[in-house]
Amino acid sequence: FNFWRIVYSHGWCVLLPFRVDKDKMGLSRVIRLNNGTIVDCKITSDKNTRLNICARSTKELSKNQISEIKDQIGNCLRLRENFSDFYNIVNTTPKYRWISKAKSGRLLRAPSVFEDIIKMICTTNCSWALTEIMVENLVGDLGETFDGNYRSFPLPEKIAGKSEKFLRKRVRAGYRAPFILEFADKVASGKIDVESWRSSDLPTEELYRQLRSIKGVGNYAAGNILKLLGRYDYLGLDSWVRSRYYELYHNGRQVSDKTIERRYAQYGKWRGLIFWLEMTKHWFEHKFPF
DNA sequence: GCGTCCAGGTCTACC
DNA sequence: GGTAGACCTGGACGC
Repeated sequence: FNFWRIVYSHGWCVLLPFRVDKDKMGLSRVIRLNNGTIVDCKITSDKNTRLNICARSTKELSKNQISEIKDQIGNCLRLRENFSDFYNIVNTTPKYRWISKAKSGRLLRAPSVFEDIIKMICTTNCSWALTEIMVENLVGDLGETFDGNYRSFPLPEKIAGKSEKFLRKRVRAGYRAPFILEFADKVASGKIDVESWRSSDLPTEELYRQLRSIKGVGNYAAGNILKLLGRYDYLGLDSWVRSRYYELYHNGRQVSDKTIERRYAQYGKWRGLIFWLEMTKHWFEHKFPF
């Protein structure tokens, strides 16, 4: 893997509880362990291929807790996923060989599917700045802390316990408030088990269908949540990525979504990942947009 | 300072 | 199955 390729794989690294510490070259976040212990972790990397995790907590951590921290961080960084098949495919296309050379492909995700879905709903139909505000308010008002400083992402029951008015006015979620509330309530009450989706044997189409049944999750959100579940069959098109595609392939001229989909169909189950990496390649050569 | 537009879309009603 | 219209918010932009 390449640590910084994972950190900057998309905008999640700047959405709380994630924090990027550019000067000291690290990614930090508060995580909540199974027994409720709150830990602030800082991940750094020597030469991009070896990780160091520094965890702070109010009490001494047991061996099991240290092991759980490693698990959660490894899960976020997708360290246990096998990309050899993917790299074989990109190596057959000269213009995509840079992907395996750069060890790209691992997309940063949250410790929980719940957090990824809430955040994805917060990216819909708004600017990135507003997404940051909504997530900051959720974490700041409902997250847990051990030192009064940095906070964890709120648990489903914590969000489910708030009113629609709170989510609209305090979190600034606007019309998304009832969607967020309904989803948090379903997860908190056990009506849906989204955490099982990361290890599910269900076909991608079925997972897509289940994601679409969550109010507020449309085609764009479902396609991109699937990428964080390790399924890359959908492109997850939005206005930003469309305009980037028009710029790259059609000199800025608009084309239909079907035209975009046709170009990547040949890459089968990896098409969504190849598409995303190609659209964001310039971030690593110039400047990150977040 | 104010109005308009639109951004990393989605839902519902209606045809 | 396809599509128009409504929906929160904040920042950019024109005047």
